[in-house]
Amino acid sequence: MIESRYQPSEVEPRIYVAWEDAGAFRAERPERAKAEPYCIVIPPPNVTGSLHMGHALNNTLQDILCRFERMRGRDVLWQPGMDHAGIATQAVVERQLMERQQPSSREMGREAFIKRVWEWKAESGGTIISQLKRLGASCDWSRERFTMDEGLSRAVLKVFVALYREGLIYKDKRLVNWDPKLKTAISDLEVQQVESKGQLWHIKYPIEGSGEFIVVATTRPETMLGDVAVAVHPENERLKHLIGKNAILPLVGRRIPIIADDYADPEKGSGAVKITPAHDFNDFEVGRRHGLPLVNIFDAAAHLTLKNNDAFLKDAHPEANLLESLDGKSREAARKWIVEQLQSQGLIEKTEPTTHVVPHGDRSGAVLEPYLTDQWYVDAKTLAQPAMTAVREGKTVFVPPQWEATFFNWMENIQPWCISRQIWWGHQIPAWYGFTRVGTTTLTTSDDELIVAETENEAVDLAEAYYKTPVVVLKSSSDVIPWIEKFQSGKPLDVHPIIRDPDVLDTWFSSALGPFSTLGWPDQTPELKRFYPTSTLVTGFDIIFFWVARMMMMGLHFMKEVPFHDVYIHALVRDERGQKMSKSKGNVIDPLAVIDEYGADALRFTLAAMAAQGRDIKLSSQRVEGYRNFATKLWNAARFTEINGCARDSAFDPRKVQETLNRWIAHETASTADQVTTAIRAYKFNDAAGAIYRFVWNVYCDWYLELIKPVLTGPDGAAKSETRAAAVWALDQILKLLHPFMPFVTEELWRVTGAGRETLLALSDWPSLEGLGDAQAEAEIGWVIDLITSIRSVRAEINVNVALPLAMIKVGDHVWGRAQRWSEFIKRMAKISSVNRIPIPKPGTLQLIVRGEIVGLELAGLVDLAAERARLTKELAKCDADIARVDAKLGNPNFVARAPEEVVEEEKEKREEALTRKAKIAEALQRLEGAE
RNA sequence: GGGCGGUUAGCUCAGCUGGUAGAGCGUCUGCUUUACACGCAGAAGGUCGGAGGUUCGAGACCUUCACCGCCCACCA
Repeated sequence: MIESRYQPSEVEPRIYVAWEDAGAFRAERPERAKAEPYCIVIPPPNVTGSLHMGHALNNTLQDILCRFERMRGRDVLWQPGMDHAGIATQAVVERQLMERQQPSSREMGREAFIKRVWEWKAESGGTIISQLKRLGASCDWSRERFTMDEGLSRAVLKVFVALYREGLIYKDKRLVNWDPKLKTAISDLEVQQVESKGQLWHIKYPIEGSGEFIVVATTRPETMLGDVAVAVHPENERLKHLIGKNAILPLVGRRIPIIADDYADPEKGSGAVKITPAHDFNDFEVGRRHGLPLVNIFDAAAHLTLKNNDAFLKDAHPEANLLESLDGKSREAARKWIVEQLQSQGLIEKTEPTTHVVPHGDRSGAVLEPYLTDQWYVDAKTLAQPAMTAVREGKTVFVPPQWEATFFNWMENIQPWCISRQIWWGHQIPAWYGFTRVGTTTLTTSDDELIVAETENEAVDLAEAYYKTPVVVLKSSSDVIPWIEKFQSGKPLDVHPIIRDPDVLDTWFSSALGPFSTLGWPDQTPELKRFYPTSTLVTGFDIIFFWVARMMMMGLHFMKEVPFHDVYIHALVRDERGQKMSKSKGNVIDPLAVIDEYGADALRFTLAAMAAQGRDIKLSSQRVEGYRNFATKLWNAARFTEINGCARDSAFDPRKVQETLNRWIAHETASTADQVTTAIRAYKFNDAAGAIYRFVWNVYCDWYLELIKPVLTGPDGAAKSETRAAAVWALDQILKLLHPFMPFVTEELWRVTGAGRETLLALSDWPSLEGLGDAQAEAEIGWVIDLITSIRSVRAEINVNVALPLAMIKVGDHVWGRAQRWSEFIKRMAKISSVNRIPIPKPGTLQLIVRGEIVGLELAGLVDLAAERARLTKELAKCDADIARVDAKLGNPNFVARAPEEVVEEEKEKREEALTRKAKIAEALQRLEGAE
């Protein structure tokens, strides 16, 4: 016996185990060897992560597609994976060390630290997997991959070396976005522009040999220590006379030229702009154009470094206390000190508040510095070309299509991708350096001694061939020290040291390979052959640049084919203020709490029902509650069939049903199956969810189950047994159609109602119900429904509850036949005592029009004649309005001439209907007058 | 500054290639109708942000304005 309430918390874990035990999610099941493959590679969640609402939406949609295609008989591989998330994970572990007052990463050293991260991964890396399982994700977990596992790491190294050898990866010294908190370079995409309030200081720089000043404006006075010029626009009438002169940099005493450059916008700031090439991207370009020196004043933590700074000290005559006061200080402290000094010297012309955007690191939140370092870059521009071509040619399609524009916009302006990170957790760059000479404190390298190889052994071989001596691989930078002396001695070395680049790759570098690396590449595995290119990528628009574009580039370069045919871009689930949810903001809504309260099915259905293309989702718990109720409704419908002895009949054929009600439900079921199938195939998850919802609740439960009650409680016979079988058949179709959206409750019902089932619902066949359309049954039952609805409506309006006789007034044989056939049903559902055919209604009959026929509710003394006349008059007026509207259209010669014929016909039919209806109402009204 | 999206019932949102506005929740009225009160039956509620235009006809198309949001660029 089925319980009256569905209990998700009891059922869901059990059902998931049943799926796993049956291997239901395994790809390449033997019986599907000849089936068409379908593959989705999961956007790999961070290994440190836990499920947030974005994951819930993303994976619900993927799961709907996978379950749908699996039921349609395809060989489905939903390839799961996890991302090592370099910076994020390293930060988590470092914070943990700090909280536990254990040795810091620096103190324990690289090797020990990485070991520690692996331990953390082993400990908590499974969290997100178990959470995805709670959501119902039907991934093939037997194939789970991790970006740092052996195979994927091999893919990373191979790709790096190949691109390097093709000249598509290179090392370059230029300004990068530097995170002084994490002390690493980051890519342009990891920069968050944050609008913030600041000050704009106008500073007077004395002009050499005159009492004049040139005024520059800056929001960052501390960078003046690195100024090497002042730029003025060549056509700046007010200032161009100063071009060619020199200014003396206050506090520093450096003599800097006043140069002409278009970059100096006369409208901005003071019209003259200080040039600090080592600390500003624009100034860097100006500096290069004018051959200016680079004066870097910061260390990796963005603390001022002045004392041993050759570039700074050259040509400088710093004021007495400057070095002592500033060396080692933070940017903020330096700013304060410098402003005070300038103020006391009267060199600040004015200060004004300003709003400007300041770049922040998206991970650390720190204010970034443009910083001059050696980094590795990918030539993204070259790789982008085939990716753009593939999208233009429709080999990869964005859904909804407007995201194509976003994709192109970025790809057309793509910049070199900085892939090196100065952290430890990640794929260490497979590059080794040999040494040529001695710098101040370390050995230094030159470009021709850079060795890139997939393995250390290969690197050693290459180095030995180059040096023609044996080679020793140093393990850490401190190992360099003993070699300094050997180099200084000037004697030829009989053994050469090499050392591996300490940097690791951007996490997205390994993610970019996902579609082929998770399938086994570089090995030519059967999976790779079968499932690449994958079918669909499902992801949020926030990672189109980070991930989608880069997968396109890498996939096309290494596999010569697009990584996926369709890219479905879904909305972001936002918080109540419309803010993007993110861990760092701490505004995440926990989907697991929602699952605990309402069940995974309710959450999934809510997300699917709200996943209209091109719009963000703001989740409301009321909505989830509504869909939890929906699951209960379905549950009780199944319970109803069970109670009424509706058993599965394997011989049941929906094409051969006799009873009109059963023909009708077959018709409706087929129509729903068609709608759901079409909608899912078009990625219109909300339409699909809406179609099945309406069918279950408003058709199957509200009408079909109610209408068959008289049959089920009636005498045994062919009609009853057919109806029992049909009710269960329709329920089975519902379970199937709903399964991709609500896998748990449907699978459980499938089990509970399923004596003699051969497979799990997850592996059953998707309904294929062509040819079940039945216009005649539809018309007949439609009439019954209309009649019952009309009676109920008017009954509620006049607030009469007792059973009443129903009079079919002056109806034709056809309608009378229907009335007789359905009288039992009408009596039951509309609370009617008897159904009679009469020519003239008795006095006190309330008359209503149903599909052009007058039916009467015999109220005897209960009817209020005045109220009834008012009601009919109102209906008549409404009818007149309808006729007037249609007449206006049909009376317009333009309409008749220009509108399509079928539209005109439709209007004419409407007119006919309205006229008939009007006549009937008039008739009823007239009769009423007579009665009075 | 460049681009994109939004503005529809009290709330959250649907509305496909133009043909007299829909759902869920909420509200109101009435229901122990033997599957379900996480329910049943009914009802109220919208000049579809403003203004122009195209069209026989516009919530849907065009122009423009207003407000909200997002992405990209920009430390003068």
